[in-house]
Amino acid sequence: MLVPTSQAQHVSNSGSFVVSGNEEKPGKKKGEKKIRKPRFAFQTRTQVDILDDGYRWRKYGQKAVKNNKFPRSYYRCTHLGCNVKKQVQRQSKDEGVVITTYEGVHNHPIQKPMDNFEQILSQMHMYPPI
DNA sequence: CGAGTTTGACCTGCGC
DNA sequence: GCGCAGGTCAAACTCG
Repeated sequence: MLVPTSQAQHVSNSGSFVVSGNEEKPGKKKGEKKIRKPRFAFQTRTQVDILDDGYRWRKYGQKAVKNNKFPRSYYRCTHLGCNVKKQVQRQSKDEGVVITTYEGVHNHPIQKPMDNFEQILSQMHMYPPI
């Protein structure tokens, strides 16, 4: 999906998207002067956890999390040079609610025409505490 | 044939 | 110093 700048704010029930500073890999070099990776999460109401937002994702891991019965899936953008990461976690309380956390920004256009993407975008709203 | 998914093992950081 | 937890990688397999 695109950067939640214009479109995300267009959502009516959207709260305020949170951009948390995120360091690179721990153990790597010290924090450089570069801008930290923007990290934002939003909650989506869907039955399927596979939210195709237009980008191509490659799953690279799956780990169980505490506080949640369901495992969390780790995805990564397959585009060359695009190091965007994404995590999908399901709510243990509500199976129909999934929390998707994006990390980084895409530097390439969407490879897929927005079918019902707007529909999904309308349903998604930012998730402050993360 | 290629891309993507799967699962287990491995690595690092942190707490005690 | 050791153990635990979270996160990531990599080989093999499956599907289109």
